[in-house]
Amino acid sequence: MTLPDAPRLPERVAAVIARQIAEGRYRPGAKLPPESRLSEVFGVSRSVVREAISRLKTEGLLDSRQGKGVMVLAPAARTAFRMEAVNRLSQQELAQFYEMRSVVESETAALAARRRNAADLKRLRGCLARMAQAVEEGTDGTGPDVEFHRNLAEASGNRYLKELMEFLNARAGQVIRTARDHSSRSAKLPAQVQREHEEIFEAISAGDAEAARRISRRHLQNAARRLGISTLGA
Amino acid sequence: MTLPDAPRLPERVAAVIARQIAEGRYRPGAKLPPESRLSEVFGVSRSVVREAISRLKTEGLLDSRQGKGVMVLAPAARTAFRMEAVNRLSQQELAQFYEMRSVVESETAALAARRRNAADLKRLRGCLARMAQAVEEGTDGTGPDVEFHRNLAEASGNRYLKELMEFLNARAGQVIRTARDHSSRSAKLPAQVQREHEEIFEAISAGDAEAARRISRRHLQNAARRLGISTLGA
DNA sequence: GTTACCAGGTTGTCTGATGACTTGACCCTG
DNA sequence: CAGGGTCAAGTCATCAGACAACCTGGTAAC
Repeated sequence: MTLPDAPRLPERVAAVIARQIAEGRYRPGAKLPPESRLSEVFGVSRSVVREAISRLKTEGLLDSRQGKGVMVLAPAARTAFRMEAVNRLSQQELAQFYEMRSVVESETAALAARRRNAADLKRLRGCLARMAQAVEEGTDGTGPDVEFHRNLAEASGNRYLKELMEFLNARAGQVIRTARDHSSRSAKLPAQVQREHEEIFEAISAGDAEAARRISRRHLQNAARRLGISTLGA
Repeated sequence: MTLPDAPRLPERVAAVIARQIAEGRYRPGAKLPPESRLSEVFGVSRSVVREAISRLKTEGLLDSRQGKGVMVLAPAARTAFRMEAVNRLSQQELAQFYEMRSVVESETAALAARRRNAADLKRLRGCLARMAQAVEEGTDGTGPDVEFHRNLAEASGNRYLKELMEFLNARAGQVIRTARDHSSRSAKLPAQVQREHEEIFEAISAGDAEAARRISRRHLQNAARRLGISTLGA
């Protein structure tokens, strides 16, 4: 993967408008200047302005009506919780990210312990077996690891927690890959990680929500430590 | 606010492409057909195709390079956790949403109890005073209520939890407003809600993370019940 | 085998046009 | 006077065409 190139005009114009909204220059309910005017102001073609506005419509920041204009929407219309690319995060931000991930995952694990059924357990066991094999063979255990966490979230019976967890874990995957690229570390699954997975599974299998929560949280804290991310105080 | 009009072409084309990606028709790393081809396939102008692609670039689903083409990105590049408009959620989905909100907010409250400083407490006290006034006068307490939760999240010292909580609370605000529009309920702040806010504040002020977590969770469960949303089993 | 050049293809941006929609002003009728 | 209809101006939505900038693969020359 090469270095990312500079943002193109629509992305840049969108960023400026978004900043102006955040700064209060355009308040919710306010109308943006017409596209033709913005085209003059930014010194770009109307197509670029339209693409920028289209981007911000995706975000839920703007809405437009033919013949009427482009309106700034209330914050409640924001359609997404966003995170910037993790390779730009400071150590402090990474620690906060891991803390959030730990919160979400451990509570999801607690719910999984309460709601798991036989099929859930079977799936989780299958992931454990594949991870155990990866440990033994010293091969890449990333696939079954991701699968384990996905099935755990599935067992929580809460679709939103599942989706949030998948989003956060995909972010974490980036952190891990970046860390690997900067060291000689391989994708090999450490035996210690596998042991932690097994403990989480035992707690879930036993229907012990409190243990699942505690062990899951420790697992995430250990994961952060393994990446050289210190935990937050108090 | 009138009924939302039908999605325009760029939004519709973007949705089709996103679905095709989700279905595996275009896998991560794969190249989409050229814009000119997509223009033919969808029977729309190239501008519409470009706007659709621009939308999906905002999502982190696609990336494009001049002269090279449009690539599908790996799920890890997704930049957002999204939720559809809450007024379209079933009762089951609302219950799951409130459960997620409860998880996030109660853990944030626990962290706030551990990390709050004098300035945090002062701000929270100010919100309580304004809410108490609203209760006494029977006026709209929504503003200070939202402000209370924002300051609580700020006290957690975790920027991501704060942002996630604000996103979820803005969603919840929609649920509440929708419920009000369908009943004769006013924006008046019930005394019971205020009491719960006060209890949360006491726990945070005392630095009692466990109490803050427990009371916060109960507060959110009560909030759901007040909206007629039943809690999830086990 | 390596390097340079070129043609073809693709995205990025611009320009101009037309259609669909909104709003406000003005006029007419009851 | 109030209400309804019409029209012009303004605005977004979409289309079409053109050119610039970039990428890739093939070929020719050394």
